Amino acid sequence: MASIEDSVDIPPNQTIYVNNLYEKISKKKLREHLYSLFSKYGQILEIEASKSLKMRGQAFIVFKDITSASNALREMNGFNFLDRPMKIQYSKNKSDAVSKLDGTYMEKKRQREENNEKKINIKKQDRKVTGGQKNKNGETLSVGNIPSNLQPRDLPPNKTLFVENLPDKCDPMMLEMLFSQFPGYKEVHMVESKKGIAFVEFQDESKSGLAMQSLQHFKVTQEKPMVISFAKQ
DNA sequence: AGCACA
Repeated sequence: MASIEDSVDIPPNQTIYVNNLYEKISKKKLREHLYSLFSKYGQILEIEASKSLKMRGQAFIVFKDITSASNALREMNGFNFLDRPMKIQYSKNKSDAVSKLDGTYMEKKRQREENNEKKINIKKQDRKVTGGQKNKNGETLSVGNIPSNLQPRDLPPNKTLFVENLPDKCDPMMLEMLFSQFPGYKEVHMVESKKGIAFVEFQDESKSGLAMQSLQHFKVTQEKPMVISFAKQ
């Protein structure tokens, strides 16, 4: 039996999912209507609608912030639009429009999974080098003998990791592929002006700690092992 | 009813 509120278990999202919409109007018209109904709740980044078999009668309205989405949901759920009460829930997924803004956007979901598998294999090779006695050049890299520039900072556990010694070409996508394979991964932050460093957030400090141990001194490129510490504060 | 974005 359908519960009174199916939306209860979906966490707030800046995108709302609208359905039970009238299906016999053009996508363009639908988006225009929705825009005029919803723009009063805040800035709309995008309205996504499709007339495909699966997607007709539904739309995704992407707001700039969650508060706008929440107000829109509360006030407009059940609103009679073109003779039908619209049903509104938070979207189950993060919209690409917002991922693009926060730097976590990736071309394709599937591509991400494939890449993750490759990275795991690369990781296994590389980690042995750091943990063992020699690297490929025959230099000694024993654990107690790490060059000071590769020494992680000694800071108390934190759910956010501070990653440094990254190559300049390293971008958020690469880091996401690497870190998102660990449980509790949330997001990567990079600052354009500060090359070579990144912050990676996890659910809590045990999750971040695990990722740190696993990826410590992982080489994104042949000569640059990343150095991972807990972030300050 | 149906949760996408190339």
